[in-house]
Amino acid sequence: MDSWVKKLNSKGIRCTAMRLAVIQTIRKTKKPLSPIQIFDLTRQKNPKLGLVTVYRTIEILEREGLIEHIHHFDNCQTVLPVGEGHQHVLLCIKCGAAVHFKGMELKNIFDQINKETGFQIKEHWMQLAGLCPACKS
Amino acid sequence: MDSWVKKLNSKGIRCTAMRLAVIQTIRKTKKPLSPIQIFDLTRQKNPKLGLVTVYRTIEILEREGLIEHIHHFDNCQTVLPVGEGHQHVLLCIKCGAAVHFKGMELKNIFDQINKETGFQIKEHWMQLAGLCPACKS
DNA sequence: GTAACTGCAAACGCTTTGCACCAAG
DNA sequence: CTTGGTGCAAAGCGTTTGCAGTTAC
Repeated sequence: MDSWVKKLNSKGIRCTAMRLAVIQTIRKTKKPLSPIQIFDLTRQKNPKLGLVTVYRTIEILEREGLIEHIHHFDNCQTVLPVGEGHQHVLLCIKCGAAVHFKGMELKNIFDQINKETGFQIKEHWMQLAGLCPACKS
Repeated sequence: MDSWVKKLNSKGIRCTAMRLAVIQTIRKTKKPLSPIQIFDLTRQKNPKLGLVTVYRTIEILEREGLIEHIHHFDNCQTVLPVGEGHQHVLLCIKCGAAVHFKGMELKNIFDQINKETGFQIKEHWMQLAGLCPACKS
């Protein structure tokens, strides 16, 4: 939590009680959350929170590279804290849990694609879904 | 084009002039299109087309597996005809062109992830972006 | 002739903006 | 005390729905 506050403060962004509550909801929940989910969860302890503050906090956190949007078929508005370094996201299709895993070696694949299609790959985005260890059994 | 009409007719879905015009726009344009882009492009030749028809046609085509949504950062509403079999999408970050390429062998990677994380991968979704051969030079 | 399709207008839900008040540094 | 943050209400925007008229098969 400290590192987030420090980073935000260094940009002149203040960490108010409401903003901290929103951040805590995002960080402690282990699955991607939509704005309205963050709103409902945070309001359980902070009934005065407004939905607008959630939107504005999401905007700031994403701009500062602390959270990222997760895209899953028709559901593209949920956010998740980013992983350390470049990582890919792994979602459980049963319980919704999300974990990051270290980016595998994809460079060979990109070289192969370059040979086949002539495309020079600049960005890649991979997301996997399946059953987490708990839901598998 | 015939195969699309045949598939739709077999489901009791009619191919009207407006619907065919929308389908043609989607098929002949080589990049992902948003509903409003499809609307504008199709209306150049069919000024009576309504935006609602575009939305309803997109819904049908996606349900029948003929088109798919492309997700690209904040831009998740564009559609593209699907590739043959399981393919991944390659987008040009300069001209917007989209091409499909045959899914590479990812099974080894998934086995490795399973060992590391305990996740059993059921779905994967990968999208790449870069410079197409024309835009590279 | 029946069932599907059409465009229009209205409704809907999510997101953003304007504003007066408040609070962090 | 200055600047950024807050909630509320309203506006904005993309998408969906209701409906009466139309068209494919």
